[in-house]
Amino acid sequence: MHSLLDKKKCIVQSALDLIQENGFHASPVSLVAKNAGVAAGTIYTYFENKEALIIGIYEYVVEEIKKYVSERDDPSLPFKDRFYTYWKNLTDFYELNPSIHGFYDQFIKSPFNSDEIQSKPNVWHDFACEFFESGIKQGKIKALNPIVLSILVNSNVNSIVRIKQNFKKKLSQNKMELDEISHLIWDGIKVD
Amino acid sequence: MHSLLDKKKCIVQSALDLIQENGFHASPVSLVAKNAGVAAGTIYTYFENKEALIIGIYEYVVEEIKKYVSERDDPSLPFKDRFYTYWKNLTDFYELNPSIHGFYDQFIKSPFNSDEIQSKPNVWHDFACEFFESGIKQGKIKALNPIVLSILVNSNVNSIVRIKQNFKKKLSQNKMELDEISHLIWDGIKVD
DNA sequence: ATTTTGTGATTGAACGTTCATTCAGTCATT
DNA sequence: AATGACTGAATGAACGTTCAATCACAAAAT
Repeated sequence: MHSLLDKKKCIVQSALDLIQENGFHASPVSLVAKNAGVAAGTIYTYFENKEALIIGIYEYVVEEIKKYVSERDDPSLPFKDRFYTYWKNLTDFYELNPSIHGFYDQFIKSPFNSDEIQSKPNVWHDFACEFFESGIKQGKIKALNPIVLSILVNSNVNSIVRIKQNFKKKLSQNKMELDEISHLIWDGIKVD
Repeated sequence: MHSLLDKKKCIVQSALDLIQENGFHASPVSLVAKNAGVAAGTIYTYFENKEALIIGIYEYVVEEIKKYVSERDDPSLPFKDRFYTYWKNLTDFYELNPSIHGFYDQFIKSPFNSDEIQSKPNVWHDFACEFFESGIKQGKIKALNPIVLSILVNSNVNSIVRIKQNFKKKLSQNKMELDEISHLIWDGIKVD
């Protein structure tokens, strides 16, 4: 009962790494199996087919992001502090888990992310919406649509993490400039 | 000499449409050829292989974006006006050319977008950098790294266009909120 | 305590399909 | 007659998926 979940997690982790590195096309099931230390057929005891595997990874990834950010959110703090903590934690999480960041970016824009998937409940999406909704209710941020707010903030964090990775070697003094962007966004959405 | 370029453009356009709809994997060369009204083999007179085709599309797309935005830029106007015009034109272009928007989004995060491609000169990227550099030189915006500025602005426009498409039917009053975001960014980068 | 039986995961070779790519032959233009 | 684009059937490699056989292990029977 225990090793079964471990094996499933191994498969997901192996696929995550490969997809981040090579993309969906260049990540054959046979390689995913090899890297996970199982036979190709074994994957089909856990997932109906390759598409189900990819969607399973997405669900896992969404769960992990939500867990990391929500565990570190303290609703009793002032909303401004919570916003900066949210921003920092999401950034940290992506930097600690580059394969998740890479996968998520690819998945979101891919045809795997169908209307059906998008309309399913999504713990991370829901958490982010409620987070911004609570800021609106407290009168701390403008009454924008929380869905729009969450997409805006999340995609900016996403972009910044990607920029940091690309320029890691070339320009080190950018770090400060990039952290400025969180202030820029906060100033834009806060109620004066 | 004329119909040759037309045929190449047909192939690129056909691939663009298919990739936006189905992604790289589900866009076989045979289908691209069929939609372009040529035989499969013909594609190989214009492109060495499928990867070269995809990179060729990227180069075409980058050229088109640059053309649209730069043609509508008037350097003699105040920089604030130029900024809003840039924002609007990029948004308009993506909305007028959804297949380019979809392709660009997918390509940027894909393994096709190698370090080699990223380090090659890129007319659109260069234009955007020079655009923000001129704002800095005029003392109208903060002296942030122009590369960072252009990625920030472009990825926000990208996100907003995607949000608009997703919510086109569900929420029509979002339009106003989304247009607010350009002011938010401008307020963040302008020099007071 | 030992053997037998049953259950369900695991394996990896084999299968059928799909796809990128080739190329001998055809067509169009000069 | 010559050149070069164009065709599309043919090729072979790669891939997702299947399945008969094997294995691991626990419950039941002796």
